[in-house]
Amino acid sequence: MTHPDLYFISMAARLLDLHPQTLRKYERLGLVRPTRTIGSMRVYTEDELERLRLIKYLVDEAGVNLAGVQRLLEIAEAVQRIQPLIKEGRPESRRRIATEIQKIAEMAGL
Amino acid sequence: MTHPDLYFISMAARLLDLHPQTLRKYERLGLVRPTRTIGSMRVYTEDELERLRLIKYLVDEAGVNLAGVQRLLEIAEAVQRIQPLIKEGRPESRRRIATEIQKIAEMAGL
DNA sequence: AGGTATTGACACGGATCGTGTCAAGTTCGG
DNA sequence: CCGAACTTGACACGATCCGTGTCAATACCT
Repeated sequence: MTHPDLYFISMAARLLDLHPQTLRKYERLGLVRPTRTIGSMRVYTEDELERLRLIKYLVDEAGVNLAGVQRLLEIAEAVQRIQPLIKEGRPESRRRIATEIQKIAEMAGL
Repeated sequence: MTHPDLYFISMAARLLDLHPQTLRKYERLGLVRPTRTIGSMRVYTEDELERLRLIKYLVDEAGVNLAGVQRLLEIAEAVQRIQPLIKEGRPESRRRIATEIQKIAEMAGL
């Protein structure tokens, strides 16, 4: 009841300090997939905002272009899926794997 | 005795179909680290050429800029270090980890 | 119905990157 | 030791990418 966690494009843009046109371009390139209202207005969830914050970091701070962001985002997702799986295996190799994954995570902006 | 596997910049550039200035810029950005002769001439090994082929793919085919290439290269190295370590753990989770790593490898251009 | 916000399309500047050019230094055979 | 061929680093010129701004048309809400 407090927070709907759903924002239209102007509110999302204000929260992220991004231009609405930038958000539209990111969607057109497949970087984010906001849902739509019946009248085809974009609706951003909190998860989308988090994804956009990562994109903003990679673009503004790291200087990566959108083609690179696309790949790094997919890598970031894979890392998130892997991390809970590294609970097995012999402790030594498990640790080394976790270390390398951590390195990948950092490069992907996580 | 057959192949020295060592090339000066013009030969490396010809083999890769890249401009010598491009190779110099890549080194200045830390993407490759050719060794030097006593007279400070760049010497490229076969490994460097392979690395440069990956860079060329990411830039020309994938459209990633150099900031992105830098990160993807580091990720690619981490993937190479991880892959031999996934021989342990329960088969099921091992397989899922291998699948995700494979996905990351593809995004990194491997 | 009217005023505000969103939609998509287009165009304008700044930054990035490959390429070309240049003078100065290095290499190596004669 | 001379000189031709190559490499060195620095600079500049286009092409492309990307954020931003503008526009008319549509959607939303009171």
